[in-house]
Amino acid sequence: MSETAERLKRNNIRPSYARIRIMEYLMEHPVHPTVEDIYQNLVKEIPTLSKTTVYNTLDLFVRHNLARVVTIEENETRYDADTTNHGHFKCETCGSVYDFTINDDGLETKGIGDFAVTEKHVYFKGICKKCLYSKE
Amino acid sequence: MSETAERLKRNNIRPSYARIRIMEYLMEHPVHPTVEDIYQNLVKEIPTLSKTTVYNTLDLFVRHNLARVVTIEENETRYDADTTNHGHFKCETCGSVYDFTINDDGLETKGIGDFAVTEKHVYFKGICKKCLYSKE
DNA sequence: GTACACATTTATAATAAATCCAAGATTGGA
DNA sequence: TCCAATCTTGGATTTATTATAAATGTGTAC
Ligand SMILES: [Mn+2]
Ligand SMILES: [Mn+2]
Ligand SMILES: [Zn+2]
Ligand SMILES: [Zn+2]
Repeated sequence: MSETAERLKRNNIRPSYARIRIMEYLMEHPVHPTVEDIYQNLVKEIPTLSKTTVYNTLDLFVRHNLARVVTIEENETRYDADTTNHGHFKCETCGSVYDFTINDDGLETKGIGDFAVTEKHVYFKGICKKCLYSKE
Repeated sequence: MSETAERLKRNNIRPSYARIRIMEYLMEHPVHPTVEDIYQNLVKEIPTLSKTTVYNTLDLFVRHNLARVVTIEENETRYDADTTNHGHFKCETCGSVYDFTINDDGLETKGIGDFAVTEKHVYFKGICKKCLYSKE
């Protein structure tokens, strides 16, 4: 049984072929793909795959903390197999989404003192190095 | 001429009635409303209002920096007349979106050293004070 | 005040993403 | 092997957003 299958099992997820391949795709393509990306690429090798399965499976992973939803642009839900705390940078020129490490120890937050925080999301927008240098 | 009309003018936006009322709605309801919220409430007093106008007007405001898009949940684009740098907290129990002040001086970011950052977004999720206390 | 060019708003249709659903296929355990 | 539970599928549906073109409103020159 594959590494990925084992991991799914350990997380109480029945390791069906679709689930294994979707998880592998997520891990092998850490570019924060959309449902559409994942579907279009996997349907080549799994012709019977349906988009609903991709939605359901990603949902399942998120509920089991094996993946995260990355919401940056409206109407562009992306997924990330890296569930550790990190930030995202979206280049408005080339559209790439980069990861960056954050240390929020120094982040002061006034106004939500007694709130229970379960998720922290940080994303920046701008122009990436590559696009900056290739300009004019 | 109203305060709001003046402000729109100063920003090179012709102060039509729809635009004035949409801006006023945004400022009087700092709860990060959606297009739907705004439309449903304003159509009561402006029966001819169309949703397209709400979309277009908000877009215009964002382009002129009089409003911001707040993207937290997928498929739930919210708008904010407060364009200063601040964070958002969404309560997963009651759905409210709170503001909080952030001081990101202390936020270390490794990995995007040479990138040009134009926008910074921070949002947390969890359970708000009110919901925490009213529980069981 | 009228005419006209231009800006704004509207109704409607087109797209596209996400969700729902019911039926069929697959699975693990008795 | 058989069955009940779980998964997957295709298609229909819903919902959000954008596009288009016609209608309406506005400011200004005459
Ligand atoms: Mn990431
Ligand atoms: Mn806000
Ligand atoms: Zn770039
Ligand atoms: Zn709450």
